[in-house]
Amino acid sequence: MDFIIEAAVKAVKTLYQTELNDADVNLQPTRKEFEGQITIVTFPFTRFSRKSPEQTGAEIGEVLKNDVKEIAGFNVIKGFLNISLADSYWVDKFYNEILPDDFADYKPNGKKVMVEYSSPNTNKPLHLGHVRNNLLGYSVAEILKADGYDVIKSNLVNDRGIHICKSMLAWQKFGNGETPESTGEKGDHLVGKYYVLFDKEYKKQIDELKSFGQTEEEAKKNAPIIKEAQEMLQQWEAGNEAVINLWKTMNLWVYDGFGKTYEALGVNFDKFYYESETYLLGKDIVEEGLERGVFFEKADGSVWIDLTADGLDQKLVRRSDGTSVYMTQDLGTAEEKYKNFHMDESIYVVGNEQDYHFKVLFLILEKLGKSWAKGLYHLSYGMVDLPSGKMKSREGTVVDADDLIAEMEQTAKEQTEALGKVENYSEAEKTELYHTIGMGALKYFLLKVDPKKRLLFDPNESVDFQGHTGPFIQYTHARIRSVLSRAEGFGNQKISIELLDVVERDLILILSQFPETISQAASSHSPAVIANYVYEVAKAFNKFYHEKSILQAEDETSKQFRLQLSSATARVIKKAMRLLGIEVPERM
RNA sequence: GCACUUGUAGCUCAAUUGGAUAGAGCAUCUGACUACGGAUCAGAAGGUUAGGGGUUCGACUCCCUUCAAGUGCACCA
Repeated sequence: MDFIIEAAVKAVKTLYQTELNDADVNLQPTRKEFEGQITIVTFPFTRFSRKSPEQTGAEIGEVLKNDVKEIAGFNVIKGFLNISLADSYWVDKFYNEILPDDFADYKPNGKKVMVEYSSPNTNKPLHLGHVRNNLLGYSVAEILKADGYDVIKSNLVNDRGIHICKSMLAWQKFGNGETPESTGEKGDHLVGKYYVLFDKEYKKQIDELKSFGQTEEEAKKNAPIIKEAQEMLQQWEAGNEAVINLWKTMNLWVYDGFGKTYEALGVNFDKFYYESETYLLGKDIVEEGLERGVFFEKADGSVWIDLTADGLDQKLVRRSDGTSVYMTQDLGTAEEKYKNFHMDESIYVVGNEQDYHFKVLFLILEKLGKSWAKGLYHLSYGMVDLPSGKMKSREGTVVDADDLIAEMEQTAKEQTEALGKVENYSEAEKTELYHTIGMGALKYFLLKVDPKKRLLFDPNESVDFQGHTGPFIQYTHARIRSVLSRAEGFGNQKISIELLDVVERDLILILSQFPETISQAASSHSPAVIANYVYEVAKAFNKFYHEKSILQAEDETSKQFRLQLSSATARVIKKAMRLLGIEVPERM
């Protein structure tokens, strides 16, 4: 639409002798109830024209109509200049841009971006909160890729610390040598079971100590089992062979389990970082900060940064005993990542409870003069709530990721069978289809919502398959493919079409917005933009489909054109859904 | 207490980043091809955009304030 902006700038110049920037021209799609496809808001121009918005709009419209051959007409309503582009413009656009295979393919922009997501703890299985994180991270990575970035997906695994020792210790005490092989249990679930067991025992001991007169605080510190866990952590840090071996074994169980969940979710990673390898990083940065005077040392030897001038607090970066804290690690890891990949941007997909942490982290790196600090971005998302309240993995009130996936597949199966659509499917095809539909429903449900908003998930009200849902869009695709497969053969060759029906033009119009939608989703880091867009595409197609016959079109020309239009629509749907990590079936 | 985030139809979400009469889906009610696939389409009803003030041609959007919900304010990660 650049040519309209250009023409508008020119028109204002000739009419009112005022030089505008392209950005001063406010273009927006015309509302459905009015004639036209593109609208210019004329209010900003009235101070140059010194005329009413209506008059200004009419004058500019007149000039545009004469100057730009694609403009077929215009009308002005309350200061909004609605422009109608000629059908020939839309037909050309369709054949020149939308129908070719490379539609919405961005050229590489030469920039590199890292998307870090998932970041699980190795002491328990993944739950619904992780699912949101994984789907978001994967989708944002795909969107950036589509926008022309070179993308590195990374996963920083939290594989060390006291919480890991808890499951290890509980397994040692109560496990009787159980393994995933001996129990048939998924590795991450087995380990998670012992994490819960630890907590149970810990609580028991606390209650016991309290009954002997200790305060809650004392009891929490003095419970034998927590002391043992702390000892185990020290042994781990000292490199005690037995502890390390146990740690390695149990982590392998967990990774095996995670691998299966990741596969079911359809997410993947290019680079794994492990906290056991990065937790000592950042010490150099502390020294560097001290030298540069960015950090300061207190009398007890602890090192801090003072961010009060920026409206934040003082933040500790090294303990008085010389050891690192979480922030130190993250400073070091950020630098390590940059050294590894020299990316222009780095996105952290982490829940919004860490907003403050990342604000501080980025600010410190900026103050340290890291050139790459301005490319850091915290993609913060709201937590997933259950009707009963917050999920607590220690208390077992979680929606487990694997259970959820299985339930979605089951629901997809029931729905599909009830509709009687799979008579001639093989078992393998059925399994695949149910997975595709179930995951489509789940992913769409989670991704259509703006990431920063909290999400309420009611497990009893299973995810819908009708209306604004993944399966609705999948169904639209399958139906198009079905029609196309009945058609005898048609190509991409241009057919001369003079007039478009409204539903056809509306469909072309919305398809044409795909590239800019990708850019918008990329710059706002929001899969929801894509999700809402592809829904509009599906709706526009369904409307077209109901009003116009494709295979029984009035004449051969219309038939060919509609087949091409349907084919282009199917490709946009497929591509857009792919950006959300959702597959679309050929039939369902 | 301080800071950050959120608040839109009964429910779940939109609103082109300051633009027109705030739009969809679910649920409710009414309709629609001899099925190019009805997981569809058309329509009805449903709103003081949490409340109040301000800024301007124009506010769900920006500012102030009150209220509600959530999160964060460790020499934990």
